[in-house]
Amino acid sequence: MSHPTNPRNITRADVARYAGVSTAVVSYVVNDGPRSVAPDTAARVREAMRVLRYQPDLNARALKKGRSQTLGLVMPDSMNPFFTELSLAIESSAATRGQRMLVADSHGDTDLEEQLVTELLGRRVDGLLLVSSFRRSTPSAPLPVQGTPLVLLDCPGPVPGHHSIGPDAHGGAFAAVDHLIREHDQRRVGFIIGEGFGTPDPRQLGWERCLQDAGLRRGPIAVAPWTAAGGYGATKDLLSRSPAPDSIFVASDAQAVGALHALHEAGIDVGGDCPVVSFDGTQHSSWTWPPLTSVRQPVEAMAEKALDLVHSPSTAPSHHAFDTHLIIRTSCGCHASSP
Amino acid sequence: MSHPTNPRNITRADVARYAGVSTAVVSYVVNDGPRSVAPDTAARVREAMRVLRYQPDLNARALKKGRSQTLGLVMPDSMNPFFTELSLAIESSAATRGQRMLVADSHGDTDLEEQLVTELLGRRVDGLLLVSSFRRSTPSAPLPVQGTPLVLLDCPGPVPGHHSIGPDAHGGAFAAVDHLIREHDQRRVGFIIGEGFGTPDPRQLGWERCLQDAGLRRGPIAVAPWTAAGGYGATKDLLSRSPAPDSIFVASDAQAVGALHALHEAGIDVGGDCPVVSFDGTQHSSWTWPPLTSVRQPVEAMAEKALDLVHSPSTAPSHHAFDTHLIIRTSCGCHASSP
DNA sequence: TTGAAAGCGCTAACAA
DNA sequence: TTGTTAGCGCTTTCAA
Repeated sequence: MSHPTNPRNITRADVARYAGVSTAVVSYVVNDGPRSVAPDTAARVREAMRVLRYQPDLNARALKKGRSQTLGLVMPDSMNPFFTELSLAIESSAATRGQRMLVADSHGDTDLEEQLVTELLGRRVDGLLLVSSFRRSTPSAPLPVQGTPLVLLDCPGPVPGHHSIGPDAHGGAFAAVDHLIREHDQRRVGFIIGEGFGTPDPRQLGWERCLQDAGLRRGPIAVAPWTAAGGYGATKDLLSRSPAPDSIFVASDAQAVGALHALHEAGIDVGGDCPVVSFDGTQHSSWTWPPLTSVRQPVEAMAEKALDLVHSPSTAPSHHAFDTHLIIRTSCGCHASSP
Repeated sequence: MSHPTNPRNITRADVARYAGVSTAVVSYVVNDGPRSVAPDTAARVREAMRVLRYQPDLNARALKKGRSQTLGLVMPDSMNPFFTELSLAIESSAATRGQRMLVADSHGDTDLEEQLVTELLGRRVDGLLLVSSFRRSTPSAPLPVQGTPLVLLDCPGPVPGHHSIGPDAHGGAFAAVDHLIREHDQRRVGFIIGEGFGTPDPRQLGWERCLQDAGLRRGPIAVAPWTAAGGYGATKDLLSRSPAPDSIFVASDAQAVGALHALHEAGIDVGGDCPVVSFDGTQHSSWTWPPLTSVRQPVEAMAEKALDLVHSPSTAPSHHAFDTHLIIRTSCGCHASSP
């Protein structure tokens, strides 16, 4: 009645022996196929598994079948609310398909990113999702992908040779600025942006274009890291220009949080004196004060599409731009209701 | 000069053949041991690896060696800023030790959590880190851990049979409330808390104890989910009591974000009319408006300790309570400087 | 210094 | 319906 308590794991051989069957039969009942098993034999096997606390080794199975039911995800900053949300959406979609996520943060370090990708490939993930710190913009040396599906996330546009996904950043930015101009009569819309999402960033193009279409001059622009601290510094910078902007379009929620901070600190009434609109539309943006009017990226749909691409054998490389949606809250000066 | 372009992966056998050596030698150069290889032989092998773009299969290696260089992490809500931060800290510590993270979100679902743990164990992770939705408080059936090191994270206290880590929540809460009473003369400190971290939650005990020591009556208390929405609702609830609290201690940053929102909406000056102190002290808490005075949990140290425990073979189950640190910002009414 | 070969735990083709 | 067995790609002992 005693069963092994030593460190060695219970294998299907132990179960087979205990149940008095062959290892093949054990496999058949564990996987419910591909051969059928007599009901009472199956019962004996199941009993043996229970008694021995048998836990199939999923890695061994993966080695045999050539699929690991694992996806790799590499991103540059998992603390950025947009990436946090994207990451969760991907994990959920993956779970739906019975896959788990191996995650790694490259901290925006190009070499580390390269290493991480290589390692994950070595771990034989079934697919690799990458928010690259550089490949999104620069068509560079081909990735060392040896038949492992790869999808580039958060891309401004097509990347030769790879599947990619991204928001219609130009359109989203245009809509944001348009709202500021049309609904709130802003004439001097400032812009805060980070680096790495295309050069120039399509959001910058959207902002410029909208201003131009309205016959307005380009407002002041500040470039800073994609963080709250970055947005904070950029806003103080903008505020010190003369003339200062009368409103600000911030290219990410992460930065917008810092922008709001700087504005409050300067005693400026965000909705009234200096309307702000951000880009991303994460959950987060609804809880700032005031709640951010923001251009929402359809995170769930993007995640779903990314996994579809990973699973579709070998369609030709394609880029998928997702429509964004302007969520009106109060930071722009509109009077929305509470959450 | 042409090399296989078919879907099959290049294996060490291909490399061995190409370099005209045995597979053992390939292994020796890949792992730089355990036998030494003649310099020029090694060079030939390396050349072969380069030409064939050889990528060792890390899973096969894991199967053979019995260690996967992978850690599993299961938590109930990866969007909660505290868990996001903890997760990143763990990933960093793991990276330091050459391990990657397999992550999964249980969404606070007990059954799913159980499943996830089992699956990760089946994947033969070298260690499992678990923020349990229930096991933290309830000593329940032993986990199906078959020799895989397990560490319970974010625990209020010892859990029989398991390693665990957590903040000194009682002490932290006491310090927070004490600050409100001593430095800001609050007499009726309200409390917002969630469920699942011990019953009663040590933070509640710390709050009660501090009030009692000061000869004050217990303020109003509201229980809500560990989310911004939860904190928002709880605050509105508290505000509707009569008499309403004159200040609030919120048991998590996540909820505090919502609390601030409700307070602003009600037109209450947070620093002045209704001081607020939160628990967690995430990065996040420094970017709210006003910046939250908060009890910081030493996330990095906790992550480091968790990994130490995973790596120390089989020390007796122990609980590690970490000291917290009250970060004074402005939500309590103090006048701190900018970030 | 190198090679042959056993075996990690599993699946599935093939045989019985 | 069940059993035997050949690998999946790798490491490492043992022998040469």
